[in-house]
Amino acid sequence: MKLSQAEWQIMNALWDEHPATARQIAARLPEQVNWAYTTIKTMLTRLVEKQAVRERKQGNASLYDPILSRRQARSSALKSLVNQAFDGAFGPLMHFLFEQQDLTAKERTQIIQILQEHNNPKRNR
Amino acid sequence: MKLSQAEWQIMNALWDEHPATARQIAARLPEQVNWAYTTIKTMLTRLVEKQAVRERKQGNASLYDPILSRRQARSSALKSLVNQAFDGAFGPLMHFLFEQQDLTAKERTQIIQILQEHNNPKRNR
DNA sequence: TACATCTTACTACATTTGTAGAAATTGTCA
DNA sequence: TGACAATTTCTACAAATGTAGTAAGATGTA
Repeated sequence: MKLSQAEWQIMNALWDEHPATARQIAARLPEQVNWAYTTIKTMLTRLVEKQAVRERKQGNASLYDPILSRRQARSSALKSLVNQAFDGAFGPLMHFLFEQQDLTAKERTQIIQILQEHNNPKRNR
Repeated sequence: MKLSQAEWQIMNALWDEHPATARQIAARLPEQVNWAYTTIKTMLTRLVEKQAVRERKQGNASLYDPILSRRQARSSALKSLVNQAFDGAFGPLMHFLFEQQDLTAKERTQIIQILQEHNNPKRNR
């Protein structure tokens, strides 16, 4: 399942807490995203058509739940990036991450830290 | 600079070796990509307009060179993925990479290996 | 009950993307 | 020099995407 940028915004809001009404989703979008309410509804309708989201009527209004999980969406976005831009393998992606000159120090630290977390168990066992 | 999927195909072929003619690029595209020659030309024209590629006439034909570097393109694609899908931080991306259940053993090994490469210098110094 | 609201359902429209054909131009070889 | 072949230029067009307006139905409320 491929989500567009705008769809990611909606899904991110929905994953954070659901079910949610369109109104609630609107409230959770990042500041910069200043969509008309009907824009959000349009996106939701399209997501329902794509079966990324389930809609159920609650009185006159609708409640939405994700069908597509964040994990699934992340996984396919990542795979598609890797295929498109990193020769289809995670290796080149990892290399790239490490060679990145324009990572901030903070990002760098973050990464190293995670690596250690995930690396240490191996050595400690 | 944001490249579309099709544009990545062209750019990948061009980065591999340049300058290149449209014909050469065509020859380097992956098997599955079976575009008409004019499709490739259209993409190239658009990439020139976007200033991702430079075109120079060599007799009747054109030679193309990338202006946008692979590194730059990768960097912005990665950043945009991270923003869109990983809360804007590399940390969550790294975590995700490690928790991924559906990585193949090979991919897993690849990653660990890279990590070690980049981790060891720190300890060995 | 009659209005002010909210929500949905439909429609709209510009831009970007994927894909390519047709026509014009240029180079080439017999 | 004429016929072909290769290349470029233009034009086209459908699908996807971003963004939103309008009409009509449901609801709360004075």
